[in-house]
Amino acid sequence: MTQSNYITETAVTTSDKTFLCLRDDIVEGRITAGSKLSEAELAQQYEVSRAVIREAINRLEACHLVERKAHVGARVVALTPEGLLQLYQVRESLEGMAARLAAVHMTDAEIDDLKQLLNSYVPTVEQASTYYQEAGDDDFHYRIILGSKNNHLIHLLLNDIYHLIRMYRVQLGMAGPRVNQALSEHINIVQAIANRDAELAEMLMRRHIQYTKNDVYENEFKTELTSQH
Amino acid sequence: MTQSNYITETAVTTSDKTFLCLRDDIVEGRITAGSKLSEAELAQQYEVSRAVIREAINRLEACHLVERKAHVGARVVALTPEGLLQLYQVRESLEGMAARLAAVHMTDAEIDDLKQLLNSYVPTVEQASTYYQEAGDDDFHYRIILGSKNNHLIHLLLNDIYHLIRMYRVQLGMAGPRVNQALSEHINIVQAIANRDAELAEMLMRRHIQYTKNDVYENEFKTELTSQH
DNA sequence: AAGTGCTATATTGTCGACAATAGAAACCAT
DNA sequence: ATGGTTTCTATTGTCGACAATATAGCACTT
Repeated sequence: MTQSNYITETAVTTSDKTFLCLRDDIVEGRITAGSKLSEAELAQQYEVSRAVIREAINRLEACHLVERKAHVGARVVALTPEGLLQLYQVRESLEGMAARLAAVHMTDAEIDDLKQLLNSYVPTVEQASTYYQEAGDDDFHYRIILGSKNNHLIHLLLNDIYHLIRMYRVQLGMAGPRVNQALSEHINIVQAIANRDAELAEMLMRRHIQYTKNDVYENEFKTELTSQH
Repeated sequence: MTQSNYITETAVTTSDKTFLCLRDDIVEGRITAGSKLSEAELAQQYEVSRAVIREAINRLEACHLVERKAHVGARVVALTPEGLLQLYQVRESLEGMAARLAAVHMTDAEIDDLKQLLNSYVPTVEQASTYYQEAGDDDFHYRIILGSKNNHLIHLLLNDIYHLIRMYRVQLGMAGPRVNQALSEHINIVQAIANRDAELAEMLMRRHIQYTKNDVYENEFKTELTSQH
């Protein structure tokens, strides 16, 4: 249950496929974070021409997964505590706005659907906590984002930022113990949206993401951070 | 006094130059909004190979100025009231966060600099209203954005979103009569940052952008909007 | 005349070769 | 030995040609 359920990433050209392939390899860590991407090497590895690889790398750069320097080459971005913090700040800002707009623009049917989805998790959240942590959480956030009906917002979050977040999550193996908490926060957000309370929906979403961020940091970066500052 | 003062867009390769050229031509309207971009045509027009044009178009797509469809081609984005509204929503969200972070991360020296800059406009704002409307306003927002010290935020705003906003501004000739008002709002925002009041800084910035949006709409889209809704 | 299938063409996608550049290695001078 | 300079090499940037595809126009059928 990934993004492709919502954003139909139909790969028609070989550049498309190569891009998706490379992106997954980077996000999943099969290509090490911070490592250099050699065009020639990748070309024979993926069995395509260099032009295809270049096009794919360009798109990877557009979604902030690699960085290029002229005449030098492309490197996979490095994962740093600072970068993750900044990413969550952007996410808090954008998803907060998404929740605000969703409270205005989601249809009653869409809201009911989402309510039903969350309710279906309530009895099973203890057993299926891992599932809710990953797919269920994503599902919830996707629906809010799409519910904003704001194309710029949707594009920024689902294309430019989402995969970076996923990369952090996969490679740092972040799976916090706040599944129950998260679910109840989700329920409260949806309730605010159902009440058409845009202000509250934004506030709750921002807090929800702040909690997630804090949780991530306590689990993963406590030592690094305290030693740094 | 454009972006290039802050983000050093040093064009080393011909792709870079072509990209910057094309971008300006689109933003300034020399290439009509919504029109198709023929690779062959542009290639001989800019006197470069098609590969260079393709690379440039890819980058234009990354900053949301053109849209591509496989085997069909690229079109310059269309300017719509809805699109502008959505753009301002994203901007409000991100620049609000930028102001919040700037209140935490800007140095005292940077804040003093900014204060001084604004003060220098106070006596001349009536005569030089046009200047403040364009360059001065940009200058202010740039400094806040950079003051956030959040690379993701900076990149999103200054690379992905800014040029689209500029395109709307240039082609719709938006120049509201709220120069005095804007300047005093700017001063208040900087004061909140100087007081290290992140909460207030964000709130004031968001309101400031909301006012600007409303102003734009009253001046440009009043008839279109009222007829639509 | 309207709709359908086919063909032609123009456009984009892909490829391999060549040019230009940055970084490494070797060389020289002090 | 060290600093600077030069050469060399590996990598990226650019190019023109070819392949694949979508669209428009034509022919054909009903």
